[in-house]
Amino acid sequence: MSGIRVMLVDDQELLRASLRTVLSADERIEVTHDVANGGDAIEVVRRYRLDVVLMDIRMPRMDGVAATAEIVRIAPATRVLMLTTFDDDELVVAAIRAGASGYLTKDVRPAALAQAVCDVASGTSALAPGVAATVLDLVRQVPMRRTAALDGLTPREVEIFGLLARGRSNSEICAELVLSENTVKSHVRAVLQKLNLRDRVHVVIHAYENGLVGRNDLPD
Amino acid sequence: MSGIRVMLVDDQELLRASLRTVLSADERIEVTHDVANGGDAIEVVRRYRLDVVLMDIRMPRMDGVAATAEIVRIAPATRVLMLTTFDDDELVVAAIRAGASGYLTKDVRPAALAQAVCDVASGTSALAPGVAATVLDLVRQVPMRRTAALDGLTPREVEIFGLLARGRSNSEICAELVLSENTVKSHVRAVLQKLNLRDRVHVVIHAYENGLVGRNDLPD
DNA sequence: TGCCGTCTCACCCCTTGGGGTGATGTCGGC
DNA sequence: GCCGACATCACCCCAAGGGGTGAGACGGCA
Repeated sequence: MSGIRVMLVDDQELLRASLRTVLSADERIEVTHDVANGGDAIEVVRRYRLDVVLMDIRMPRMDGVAATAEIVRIAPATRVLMLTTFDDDELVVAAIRAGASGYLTKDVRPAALAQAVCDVASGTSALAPGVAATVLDLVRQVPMRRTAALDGLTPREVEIFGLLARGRSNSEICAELVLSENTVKSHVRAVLQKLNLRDRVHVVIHAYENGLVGRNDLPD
Repeated sequence: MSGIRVMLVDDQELLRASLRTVLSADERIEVTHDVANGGDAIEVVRRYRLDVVLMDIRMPRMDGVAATAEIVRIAPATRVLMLTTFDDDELVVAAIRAGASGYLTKDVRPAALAQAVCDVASGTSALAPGVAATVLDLVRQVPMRRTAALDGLTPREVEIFGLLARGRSNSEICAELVLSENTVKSHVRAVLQKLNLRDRVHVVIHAYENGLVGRNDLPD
């Protein structure tokens, strides 16, 4: 059989299991992998050809947006479809800017989910009700729309933001990302300026208040 | 048939659908209702006899803890089993104090979930791995244990903690509390030591992770 | 009475962090 | 080809923060 090859990425095993059931009921779809975090997802993408990655945004280890950016970089033919609890504007924009082909919320009907997987596999887009497909290109093309929470940050800065939000010090960041401390400080300064935050303490507050990190995104 | 009558309460339709599938596979269980929020759940409990309510904690309209309290009040025979993404201490305690008979996280295995439903229906308890059933009574009986997150702090230090969690600098704190900067630094140091936190950034993280401040406890 | 905990404050240290400026190299678009 | 965005790094400055020590005032309690 040559169905659409799909990988599930979600930290909830129960949800992965049920998604597998739901999607496997559609004979066009073949769920070939499921993993619990972004890091594992990237490993799979490196090794296997996939058509669609169904990805949660909120995950431990590596969040969905960063994972999406990495996946579209190393496997441009693979479509990433976000599936998440939140329809938060900033996350939608962040995910789409990272290269996601669609964005569904978890209250989607099972049948609609399967259809959406087929849609993105065929190169079209899938968005939760109300949002038009044209929005995708618009968001990608418009050079600078201020959508507040993370918008305006470069991918690297988003990465830095994530580490700041988890309480990392500059030296820890420069170790984790293999950068010089001066570089880290440059990025941190850019993040503070662009988000109009006073210091890294307020970065953490901003992150939690906007749901950009959640419980269980524990520092270690 | 006279299976265990179960209602599902979760705002994610997809999860409800899959839970229904998973649970219906067990012939001891009969899923008789599913609703999207606590308010609707209470309406159902008023009208029908139920054995087990499988309840998410995070929901719009009426949260799971409040709904649980109301359900055990109006239908003491009905067992409430929390099913949630978080295994956060405060939420566990809150749910159990509200009268929940069990607390599972969503990474539970499908088979274990079905078994847990049967367990609570028969009057026993179900807790996520590692937590003993005896904890339930203990938690309910102990009058008021400061849930460790702020344990050991003096009143003044708790006050300082609150300001730290909202992103205040030392100078702002000394202005707000009319103290010398040296005093503020002493208190801050005490807070960091007692909670075993590295710096004020981690104080903010600690506060959010333990639900000591929430959304909308905005800095200003 | 003396002891202890708490709150207050002072002085010292030095690392960390925020802010400014500027210089590379690379990449993609016009 | 040029230009802008991005990422990288280097220097500078200095305020803010974390850490140690010690000490005076006040209250409760044995």
